[in-house]
Amino acid sequence: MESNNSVPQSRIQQRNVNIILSAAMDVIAEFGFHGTTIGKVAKKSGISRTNIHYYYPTRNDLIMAAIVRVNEDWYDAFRLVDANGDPGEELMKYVTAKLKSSFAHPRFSQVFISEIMAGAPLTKNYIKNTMRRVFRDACQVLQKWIDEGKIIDVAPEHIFFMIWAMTQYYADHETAVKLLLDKRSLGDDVYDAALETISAMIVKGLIRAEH
Amino acid sequence: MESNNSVPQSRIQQRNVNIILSAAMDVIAEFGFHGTTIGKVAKKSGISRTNIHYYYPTRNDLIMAAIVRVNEDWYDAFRLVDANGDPGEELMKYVTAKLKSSFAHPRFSQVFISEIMAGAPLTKNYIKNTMRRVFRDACQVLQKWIDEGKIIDVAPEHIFFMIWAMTQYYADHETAVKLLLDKRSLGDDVYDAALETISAMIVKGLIRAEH
DNA sequence: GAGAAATTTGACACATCTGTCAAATTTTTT
DNA sequence: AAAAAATTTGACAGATGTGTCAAATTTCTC
Repeated sequence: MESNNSVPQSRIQQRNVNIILSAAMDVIAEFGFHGTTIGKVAKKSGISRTNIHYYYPTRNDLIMAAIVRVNEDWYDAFRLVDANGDPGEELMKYVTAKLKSSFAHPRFSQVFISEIMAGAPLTKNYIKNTMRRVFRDACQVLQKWIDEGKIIDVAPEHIFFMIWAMTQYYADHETAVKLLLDKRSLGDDVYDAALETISAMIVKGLIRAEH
Repeated sequence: MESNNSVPQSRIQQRNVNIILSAAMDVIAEFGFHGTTIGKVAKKSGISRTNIHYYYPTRNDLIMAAIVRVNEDWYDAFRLVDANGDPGEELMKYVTAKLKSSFAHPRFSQVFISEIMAGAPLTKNYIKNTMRRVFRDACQVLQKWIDEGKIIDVAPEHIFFMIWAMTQYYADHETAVKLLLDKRSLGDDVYDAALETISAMIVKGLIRAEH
């Protein structure tokens, strides 16, 4: 998946790749997969279009590199769930991390869904293989809790889907949320209300009371 | 918002507008707001590009018309919630309708989110005015239930957000869900598992037990 | 079925985007 | 500071997309 196989990068290369990818994520988040052009990334990053071609020969190379970054982030979040911890606490830890990320870095979620909605043309194989493996491992953890009677017996896959749905909603539907709540930006007050609603659904909805 | 002010349409006009808008929704759902071109709609609908211009002078006019259709559908769903009914039943009725729509007509949800993610360039005013008013009325219904102690006391706005998040997830993230579950299409089995998970969260998470 | 109105088409001008290339410039190495 | 390597630029060809227009065709009206 990664194109540069641990080739040591020069100072300039490192700096420019960072600038370019950050700009690319902004553009993808704003204009979507198909609306992203090298010209827009050039303008946003301050690096000339032809120079971007120097680092990323084709448009797809550029978009792919940006998406890889997002996927790595998504992937890392799974490590947060500890099978031996308390289900309620562990799930809330995970939900909180996801929700925080949605409010602080909505771009990540937006880039991810842009590619998914386009049919995952670039990362289909990565999702089918790498991601699915990690996903199944995480589902095993939930299944263990179900077997132990600690959480209710519903398909673990869908528990994750719903957690992602609820937490990523505020990033992906940022515009609609702002317009409906009549807010210029999504601040702490919105975050708090969101977390309260989600935690009620997760904790009261999924966790079995001890007895 | 609507461009044709109740002008009676000819037989051909009616037929072609339907064909064009249906194709446009397919294309927007697949390629997103910025990836939609009149050429693609022409190919999909079998109506020549220039002829589409005859019905919709500009690209924006066409996209706008498609989005208006989706918004009307979204708008209509609110009528399902009856303030005098039982909260658990009413919410499940609404959730079930939304989820069914997500599985049967994912395009609607996909077109909607495409425009939202692009920053709602075409429907910002419609959302700010018409939609917001309807949204607030619906929130009033939830607030009444909260005041009556029938559902838990969290911000009604976010309850709706979470319902939309959970039900629309299966349409908007269709590709990811399919890949992670290793399924060719989302059939009744997936629908059933999704509904079970969502209803657990809604009913057990939000509804107060009677006593 | 003739004339009027509505619909459909093909050719065109203009704009934007991609990717290539050789030349110019800057940075690093010796 | 000279030579080598890395980086940056501008000019270009080819592809795709938008919207306009007049002319051709089809459908409707009487």
